[in-house]
Amino acid sequence: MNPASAGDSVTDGRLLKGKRKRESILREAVEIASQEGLEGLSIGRLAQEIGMSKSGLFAHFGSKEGLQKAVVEQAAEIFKEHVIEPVKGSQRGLPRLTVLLDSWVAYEQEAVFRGGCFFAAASAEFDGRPGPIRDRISELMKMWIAFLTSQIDEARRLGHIDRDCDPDQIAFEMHALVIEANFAFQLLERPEAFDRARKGIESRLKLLAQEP
Amino acid sequence: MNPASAGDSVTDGRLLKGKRKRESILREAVEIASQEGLEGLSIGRLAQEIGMSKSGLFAHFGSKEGLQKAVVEQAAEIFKEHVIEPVKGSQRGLPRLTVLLDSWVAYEQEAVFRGGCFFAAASAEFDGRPGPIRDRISELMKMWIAFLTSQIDEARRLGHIDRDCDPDQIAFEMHALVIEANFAFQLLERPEAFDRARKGIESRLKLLAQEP
DNA sequence: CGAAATATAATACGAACGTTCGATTAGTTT
DNA sequence: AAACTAATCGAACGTTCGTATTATATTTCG
Repeated sequence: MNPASAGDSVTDGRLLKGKRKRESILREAVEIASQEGLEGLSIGRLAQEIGMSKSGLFAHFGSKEGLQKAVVEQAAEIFKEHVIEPVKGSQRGLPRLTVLLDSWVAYEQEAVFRGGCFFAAASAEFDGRPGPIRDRISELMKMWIAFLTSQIDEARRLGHIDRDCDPDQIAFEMHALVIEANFAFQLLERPEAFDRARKGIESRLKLLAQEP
Repeated sequence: MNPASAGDSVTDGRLLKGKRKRESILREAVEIASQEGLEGLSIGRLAQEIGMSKSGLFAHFGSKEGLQKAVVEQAAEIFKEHVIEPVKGSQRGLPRLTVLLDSWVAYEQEAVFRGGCFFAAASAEFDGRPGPIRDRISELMKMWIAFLTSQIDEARRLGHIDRDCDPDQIAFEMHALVIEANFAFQLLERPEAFDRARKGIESRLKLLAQEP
């Protein structure tokens, strides 16, 4: 139609090539999974949602577990983009930790996915279902908590917060507050929960920052 | 067959009458649901597990939603038994609040259900699924948080903790810590999480208890 | 252009799902 | 003894599930 755009042809959705199509499938899949769960996400439903055949979609992933695995990786990628990327360039120690926590809470508040935090849902869903999916989710959560802990520890080593504090304990409490905000918002419909999480984080940090 | 046991007949499991049988069904159902979720709980699977026919079991609840509703109520009953009952007889204010929090963490730690805290799982599962089940879960969680808040407020009114504190904020943080412990234990397999939750609760209360 | 490779589709399968039905059994009431 | 109720059963319904096979487009590349 438009002669200016006649040159390239792969932009009109129907003609996306492999990798691109796969990503567009996964984008929708993560949305559904965040709402209905990774088990509740069915191949037929997903195919219908993105307007392609069940078998055609199936070929991309080989099995339901393959799809679930891909969805988990996709969600991890998006989480990284929204929460970890933003800390780049910020000063090490407390400043970077603050940016990290801010972007994390913002990520939950923006409700990047329809059904709220994907990993909060997936964690609860798979904590009682042995298998590779559970293992991967567990691994990713451990990695995230380890990263969070490392940032707290760096602030501690730099003397930005109490040198005698326990970074593991603080990470535990921070994670608790943010996940609780997601819960209170998604199930109880209390948007003020994010401010409660921020308040909890802030007062905890302030307490750790003051010289004794 | 055995003439000695001909007298009594209702004790041998197979002949439980109505209410009793219903409860024995629900006891197993809650176990499965805590592990596989309320949607993952299938009538066929449940029937097989307790050794009765699918249709016979179905008649008890009329629909899958009816079963789910009954399971939620049963879980609420068990939670009440383990967490709310124990505070009876304890002194109002901080002592009662402490007993409440202790029995709550203990309840999570004992892993009363196979799959960990039923309501943590159900909350995450249904927060994106509109309908009567979600509404009931939401209602129950609000009731529990309101009760928790009321106990904190009583301690505040009695001067056991800082009179200027915000009971809603404290309840938010307490709930966060306990649910986080359940998460860290169930998914990450970190049994020390319960001590982290206790430590967080304790230090929070200690801070509130000291006169400024 | 034509061959090879890739992506999508059509169709079918067995299993499991929630649900309905009619029949059978046991227990209680009249 | 007869009538009624409650509980359970097996069989089947239509639907959806994940998966496999086979075929048809479409894209890539020599």
